[in-house]
Amino acid sequence: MKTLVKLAHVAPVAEVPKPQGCTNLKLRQLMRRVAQHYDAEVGKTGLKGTQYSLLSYVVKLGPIRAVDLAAAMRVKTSTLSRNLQPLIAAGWLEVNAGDDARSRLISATEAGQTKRTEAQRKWRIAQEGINATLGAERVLALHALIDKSLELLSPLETGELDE
Amino acid sequence: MKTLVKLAHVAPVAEVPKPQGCTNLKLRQLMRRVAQHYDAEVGKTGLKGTQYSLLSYVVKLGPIRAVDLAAAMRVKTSTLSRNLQPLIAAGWLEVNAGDDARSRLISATEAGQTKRTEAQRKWRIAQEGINATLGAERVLALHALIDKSLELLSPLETGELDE
DNA sequence: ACTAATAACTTGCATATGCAACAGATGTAG
DNA sequence: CTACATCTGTTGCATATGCAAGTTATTAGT
Repeated sequence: MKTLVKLAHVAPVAEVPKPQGCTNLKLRQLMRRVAQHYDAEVGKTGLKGTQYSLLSYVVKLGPIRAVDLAAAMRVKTSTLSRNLQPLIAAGWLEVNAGDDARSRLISATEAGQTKRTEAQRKWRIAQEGINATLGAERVLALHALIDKSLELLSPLETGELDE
Repeated sequence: MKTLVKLAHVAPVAEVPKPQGCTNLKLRQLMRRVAQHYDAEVGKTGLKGTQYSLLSYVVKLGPIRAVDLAAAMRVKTSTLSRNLQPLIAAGWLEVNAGDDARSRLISATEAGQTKRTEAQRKWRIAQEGINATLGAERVLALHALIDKSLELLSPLETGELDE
């Protein structure tokens, strides 16, 4: 326990120093480094880390429309549209007609589910490597901060329509 | 305050639950969302958030070799090589001969420094938006976690660059 | 029914990113 | 001095990502 008493009678309000540095830059740097770490393991199965995530989402969310999958993954549909291609070409994902003639349902093939299980083992190794290097507590704190930040940022930007 | 007493006499060692979810995925999701936020502001100046970071690094680190710049920014030289092109084409950066005939020195032009100052104002607006939305304390905690994680994942002694 | 607005994708364009391979310059062992 | 290793940077290939515009299908409005 540290004494965090800050002369309350002088400065009654907790003064939080302004954050230094660029959140965008820091996030990108860590993301790149972490992505490399995961790719080193998951890549052994022929999947990039991002492809593993996509495959996992499809396996879990079953036959799902692109719009809904994109929303769940927090990517634009244009991005998803293209990211699906390599996995479809590899025979891990397939797209079938849905109720609506304009939408299609994305699902994992038999081979896709097998591949996902295989890649998941590598993913776990990578994740445990992160846990070990950073420490489980730190990883937990990071996850919590990220989740909370995503939650707070989601509705953002819905105010300014145009100028 | 919540009571976190965990029957110390029964479990003397603090048991940290294993992190759930994929750190890689979470980081990418937040990074994308945050990047959009910054791009919305910084983009008004004709610079992408990533380009603003690159321009800032060059302005601060003065004439610098690609290898050293890439190390400072934590990107591969192949990535840097290409990311420089748009900024050079725009006349914001320039590359001159260095001592060694195989390496060149990257520096910001007059226009580049002006543009950087202009973009910095937009950057600040974006950063303050993040601080306001997430809360300064949360941003500070996030920055600290990211910095520590980067340090643990890849020790780098090269000078840090804030802003 | 006909037209306008929506919804669900896809595509063109541009940037970001990394791995491998390659090219040119320097350094080093013999 | 020559052959090989090393350093510095670029290029080919592939994926990731978003915005804006385009396409086709469905729904709402009159």
